[in-house]
Amino acid sequence: MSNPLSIYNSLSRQKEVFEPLHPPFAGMYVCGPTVYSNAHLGHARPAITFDLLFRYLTHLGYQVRYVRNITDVGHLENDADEGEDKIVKTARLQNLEPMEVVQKYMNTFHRNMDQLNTLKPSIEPRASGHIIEQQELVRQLLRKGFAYEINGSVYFDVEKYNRKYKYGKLSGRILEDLMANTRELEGQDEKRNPFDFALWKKAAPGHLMKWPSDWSDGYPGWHLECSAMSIKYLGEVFDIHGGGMDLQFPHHECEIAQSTAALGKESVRYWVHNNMITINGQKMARSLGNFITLDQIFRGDHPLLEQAFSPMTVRFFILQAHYRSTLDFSNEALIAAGKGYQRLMKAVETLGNLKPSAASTVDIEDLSEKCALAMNDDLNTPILISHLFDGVKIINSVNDGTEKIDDKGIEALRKLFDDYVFKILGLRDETQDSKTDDLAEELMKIIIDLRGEARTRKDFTTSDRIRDELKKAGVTIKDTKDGVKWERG
RNA sequence: GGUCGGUUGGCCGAGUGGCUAGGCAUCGGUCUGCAAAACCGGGUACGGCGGUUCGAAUCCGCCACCGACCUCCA
Repeated sequence: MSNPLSIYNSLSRQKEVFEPLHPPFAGMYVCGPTVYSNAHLGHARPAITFDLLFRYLTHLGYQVRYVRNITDVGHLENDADEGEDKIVKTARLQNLEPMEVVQKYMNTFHRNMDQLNTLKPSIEPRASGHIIEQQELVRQLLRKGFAYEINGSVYFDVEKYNRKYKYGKLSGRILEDLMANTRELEGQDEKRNPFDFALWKKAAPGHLMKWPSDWSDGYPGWHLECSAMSIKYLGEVFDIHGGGMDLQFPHHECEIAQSTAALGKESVRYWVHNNMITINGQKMARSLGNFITLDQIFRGDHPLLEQAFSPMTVRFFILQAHYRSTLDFSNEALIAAGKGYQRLMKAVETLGNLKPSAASTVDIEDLSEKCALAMNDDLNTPILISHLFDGVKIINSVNDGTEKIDDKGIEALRKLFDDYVFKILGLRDETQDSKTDDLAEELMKIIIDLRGEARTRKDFTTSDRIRDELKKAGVTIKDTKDGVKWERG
């Protein structure tokens, strides 16, 4: 690794060289979804961003343990006692068991993630399966005096924590400012301070998801599962914690407070946050109601969609922006991404058939170095992709005969594309999916032969009619110097 | 109101002091019976106003606009 990977650490607000605690191992924890409704485009961003990081760390030779949780306990609807657990709420609305809701949307999430070609995490722990660990963490915090129990609920004492450690370091918040700005909530007198947060909540009568504990029949607080499960599977101190920028405060800030208070030390070494996908300049979120689910995108089944977009188009679209920038959704942008992706895939196909020359006029080694530099610079995939398109130009030029490449060059170029396009960017050639149809192949051969005969007769009326009709049916004919080719679309 | 980030060509989106980002769209050319694809070439840009500098999209200041977080959120 001549030039090391640098990654932006939200904690220090700068790029830092990535050096894992225990090389060659690297640990990464990423906040997964709360499964109470269908995954939308916004969920694709962290999934793909951290899939990219997972893939790249693996490519660099690290043995990565990638933990991504499933939140299946639900959070309160709002910061009031009468707030309702979102999973419970959905369960009641759909007349389902809470765990039925969880299962249903978890299944959809997994299917969508497979469609987007994200690798499965090494461990995918569920909050409901780690109630004991969470309770143990609560006890630890009580023992150390950073938590207090009242009416069967346990809260984290932020003010006390702030006196010993500094609360707000990740999000740049200052406790005094928070105190000044937090509005008073009626009937919220359980907490000593409004910014204290629940570690354990006593369940209201009739509440469906609850577990026995030292304090009450209840359920764990909003931020506890990530602390408990990351410590369990990655250790008290681990390398990377990822998630969406919107989780920075309060979720990750509270995680830091809990873990630090319980362990007496910082747990996370690199905090990595992806930015949001916006729509008309505004964050796409379930709570804002401006979201498009992944299934809707794949099917083209949403009023804002002019057409369907394939999973790889979505993946490419996301990778064409840097993960820390906002990315604005529009049909135009998706269409452009889809075409760019197609062009990349066609070049990969061409690369497979390239003929070597004795000498080479192109420099693959230089290209390869540029690609590595781009990735090492905080996973700069837009730059990487721009270099890959330089590769596309090389491939097509060699194919056209305007450039030449030798055996070694072809081998290097194939390795480069295999590594970066497929292994690291995690793209899949879905243009091949439709070409495995034997019957279509046979039929097309017959049609192309007939059209060829017409062309030999110079009967262009007939040959053009065949081409036009096929175009209408979604098949494009191309008369190349290597013979007639066809493709869908 | 507080904290943080952004404003780049027709669209998306990189870049951080001088050196073509890239994709899509568009225009011209080559190739082709014509297309398509590919290749070659062209045009269009850095929110506004000042300042620093030999030189700024890039640094500094002010202003305008947009957004994120401050309540669950990827």
